[in-house]
Amino acid sequence: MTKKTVPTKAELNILNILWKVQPSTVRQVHEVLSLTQSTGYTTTLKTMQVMHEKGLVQRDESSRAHLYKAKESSGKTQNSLIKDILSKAFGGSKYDLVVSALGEKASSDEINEIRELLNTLEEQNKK
Amino acid sequence: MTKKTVPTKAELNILNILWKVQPSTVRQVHEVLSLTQSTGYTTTLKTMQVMHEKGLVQRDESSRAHLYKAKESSGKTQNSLIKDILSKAFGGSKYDLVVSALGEKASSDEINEIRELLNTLEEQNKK
DNA sequence: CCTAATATACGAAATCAATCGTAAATAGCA
DNA sequence: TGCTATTTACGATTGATTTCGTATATTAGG
Repeated sequence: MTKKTVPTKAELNILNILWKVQPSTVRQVHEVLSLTQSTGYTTTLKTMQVMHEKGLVQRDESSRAHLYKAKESSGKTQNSLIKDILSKAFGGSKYDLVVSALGEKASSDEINEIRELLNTLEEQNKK
Repeated sequence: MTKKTVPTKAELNILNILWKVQPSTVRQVHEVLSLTQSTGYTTTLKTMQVMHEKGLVQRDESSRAHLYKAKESSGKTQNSLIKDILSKAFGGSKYDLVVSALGEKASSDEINEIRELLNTLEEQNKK
């Protein structure tokens, strides 16, 4: 039974970068982070080391600059986060959550995409 | 410009109770909390005091036992939380978020509810 | 081979979240 | 009035998160 480690805020920022370009060195990740943050290099390094200890990322230490990859896919992590927020803030109601997500500002395109999603889900239910 | 204070886990637990019965005393909140937690009374008190400092709740101090009310509605808080997670974990894609929320485990009832929601949203778009 | 640049490692400080203990105030009641 | 129960206030502690400084190692270039 693997312990579900929900990534923290800082960790999620790094994961978002890794999910786009993997594997990456600390330097590469830090470059991207620097675009929106002003934290130092060693901060990024330390955070990624902690993530490694927690098992959120895996790393290849064969080169001097270690190469990092996210352990879980973006999708799986998203599922954990949604599950967490669903129970803690929406009383488990997926409907309420979707209302909140779409409420008022969903475009027609988004609405149609989700209609198709519902059709697909329904098909799966039948099987 | 009000600073958006995202409630912490413990704070969210208390808000969930307040949203059901408002206003409430610390004692009342603690009673409910005790059903699922084993934390002490002063812990609940302290948390609610902090929430007051943060502006998450307002309180009426006219009686000895202060009366607390949530400052924001459940819906508004949910919106904040979703907005937060949407940008930080889903790259802003509402579709991805809904996929994650419904993925695989949505019942037919839930699916139909959301179909109606989509219809309603589309109607609103037309106006 | 030496130096400068760049990497990781280590640990400490600062902040935040959650918990609780104790003190002080207050209200109800014998 | 005075005791007891209940309440708020205050501050300390613990643990996790975030940040950074310094030390040490390694690689590339002259």
